Amino acid sequence: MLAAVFQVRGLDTREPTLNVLLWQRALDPEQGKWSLPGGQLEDDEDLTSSVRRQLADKVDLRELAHLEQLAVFSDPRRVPGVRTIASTFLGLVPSPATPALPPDTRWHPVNDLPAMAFDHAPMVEHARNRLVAKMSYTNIGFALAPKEFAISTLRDIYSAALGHQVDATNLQRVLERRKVITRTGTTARSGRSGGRPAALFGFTESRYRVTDEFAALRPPG
Amino acid sequence: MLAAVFQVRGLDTREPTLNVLLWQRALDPEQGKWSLPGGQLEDDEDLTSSVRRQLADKVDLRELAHLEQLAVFSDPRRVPGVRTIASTFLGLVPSPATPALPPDTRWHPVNDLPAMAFDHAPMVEHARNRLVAKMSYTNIGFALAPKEFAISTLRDIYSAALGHQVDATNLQRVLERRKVITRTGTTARSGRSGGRPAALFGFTESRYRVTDEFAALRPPG
DNA sequence: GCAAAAGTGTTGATTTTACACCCATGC
DNA sequence: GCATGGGTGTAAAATCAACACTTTTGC
Repeated sequence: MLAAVFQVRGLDTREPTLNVLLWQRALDPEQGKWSLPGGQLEDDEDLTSSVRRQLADKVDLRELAHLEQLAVFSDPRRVPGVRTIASTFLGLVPSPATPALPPDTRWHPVNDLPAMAFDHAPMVEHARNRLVAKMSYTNIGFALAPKEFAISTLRDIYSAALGHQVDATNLQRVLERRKVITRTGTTARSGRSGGRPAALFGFTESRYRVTDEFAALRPPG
Repeated sequence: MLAAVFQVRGLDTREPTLNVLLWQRALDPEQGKWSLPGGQLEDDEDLTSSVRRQLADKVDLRELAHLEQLAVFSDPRRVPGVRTIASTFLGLVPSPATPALPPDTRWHPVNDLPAMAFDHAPMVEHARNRLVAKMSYTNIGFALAPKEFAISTLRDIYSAALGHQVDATNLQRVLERRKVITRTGTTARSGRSGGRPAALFGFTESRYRVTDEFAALRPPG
């Protein structure tokens, strides 16, 4: 089991970026290269519990707001030595959280990955593609965003996750029409350089849900 | 490994139906109940090759036009006895094919399943949901349809797969705009009760492709 | 007042459903 | 001719991107 855990980092900078949690191998094979965190399945747990346990134990990460299965990588020669099958997962950590990490573990921007061990690079790519697709037709963004946020913050999160610019105006309208986000009634204070205070929003639900099921071919009526 | 293999059957009747290929257990546990076909992974094959091999060997099925991974079912108590993990697949067989099947193997309508063994019922459900979702935004229908077909036939296939009525007029327009189907130039003969002969179409590509990537939040430009 | 940031209004394009109407064939 | 099924036209609704304009704040 291996998990690609994503977080949008640098929301307070000019360039918020989608990052993935990686771990540097101390030993051969592939010493020095970067791996996805993971480990072996025990006899008395299912895959999801196992991934949560591994992430808590090995990289001290407990703030996962979303975790889902991706694909199984099963090429007989994907790693040297004994035949190993990897079941991969997508995990998401909300943005304000800054979990403490062990020294060999680090966040890396997904658009600038270091040398990756084995077949872990395509795994990250697969996870990113899944995330991008689901940002469009589900409420999965709840797992990357704070509890309360201004639309401009949400725009930064969506931009980083999707990898392209998103218009704040239209983002707000799309998500409000779909009832994905709700106005909380409170407003943020404006920054030191002025500007109108932003209304704050929250995700309506904090459980994964498909919001826009049919791109076409809807049922009649 | 287990595969939910679907085919639309009964296209020449009033009620074309989506069916799944099941196999009746001869021995305990769960004797007499119906199972998804599958088997064990060998050391020198990956999961996809293994599923194709099992289906060819055990139920003599070679006409799979599409095969993709679904989810891994890993509850430690999902089957009695030694702990077993099931990696599930979605397979699709095009409609005119009528593969010969062993005597303990049969097609069953997905809306009227018999008593299912173990956790195989939710597996079929998961596969069906995946199929329905992908019918909307990909060209996956190619794997259920004949090489050449009239729009009304395609409507029957889509209706059966999706589980609701589909308007032939609009189906044609949506799929033509997306360049999923192409007119072949030939026409069918009209039936014994008359009626205008139908123009025939074929799928433009016979490889899986996403045709409508963004429900919203498209990149700018 | 002025700059900065947030929020609203509006327009046009695209996509999609629903349904009325026309076309080609067998008997 | 007329029933039957195929095909086209069209209008109304929904969705969405783009961008100009207005509002509210700090200094």
